[in-house]
Amino acid sequence: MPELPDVESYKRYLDATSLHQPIEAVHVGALRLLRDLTPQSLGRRLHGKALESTRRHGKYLFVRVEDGGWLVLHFGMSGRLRYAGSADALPRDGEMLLRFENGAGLAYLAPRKLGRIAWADDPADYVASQGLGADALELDEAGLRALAKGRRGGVKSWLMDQDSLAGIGNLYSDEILFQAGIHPRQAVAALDDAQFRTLARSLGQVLREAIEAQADPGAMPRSFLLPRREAGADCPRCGGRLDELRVAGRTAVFCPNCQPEAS
DNA sequence: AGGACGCCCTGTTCGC
DNA sequence: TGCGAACAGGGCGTCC
Repeated sequence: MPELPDVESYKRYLDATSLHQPIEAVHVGALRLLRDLTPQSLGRRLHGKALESTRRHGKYLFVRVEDGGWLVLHFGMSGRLRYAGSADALPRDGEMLLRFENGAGLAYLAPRKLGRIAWADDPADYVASQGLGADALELDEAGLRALAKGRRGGVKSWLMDQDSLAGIGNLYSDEILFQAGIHPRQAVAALDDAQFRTLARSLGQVLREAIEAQADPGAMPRSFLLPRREAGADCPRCGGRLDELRVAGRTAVFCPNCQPEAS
């Protein structure tokens, strides 16, 4: 679902479709998604203004509003964006709809209503107030090592901890660990030098290639786990059978042969 | 501190 | 075939 590569794709999509067009109307279809905002206050902040630029940190998208602050979007597990060139092509049941003066519009869709719509005066302040860690794409091997210092518990939980590093969720933590050949329950404290090197390289490589594929598993390399991420499927590397585990309340899919459990 | 668990929510898949 | 149960998972709160 929407993890770093997905949100980066939404960012590029918004950049390509929705900037520099004054907003004529704002409709919020799911009040529960608003944080410290009312539809009225959001409408006031957006009305007559254009979206100017975007930034991403982890799974959060920040959209700069002309003469104002930043619209903050989080996509939960089902959120996405859809631009429409004309009003009648806009979804009617969007969780948030921005209609531009030229008749086009941008819809924020989150059918499971687990996302978030907020407002920030400054993205860096917002990131800090949420306690988010460094963006996962910005981390190099040294940064990863520094974050791991003193960390107890398993490596998959760590990768998914947004307070430690921001952007990685269940699916991409599986992919990164698969590419690195590390078992999801491996203790962070027990990672050796070679594993850190491999983990850092896999992390960067997986995220970059996923962004290149626009977060579409079907467009990802054959060596990736994601296109066929299910227990019982063939491992893309060794051909053995993939297995699954429950880790931190999520389903981890891995290859017992390529990602052996440390003894 | 970190993990197990439940909850939010709804579209999809599963099992009888 | 049909219908209810289970599942999916990001984030958060609670308990241990």
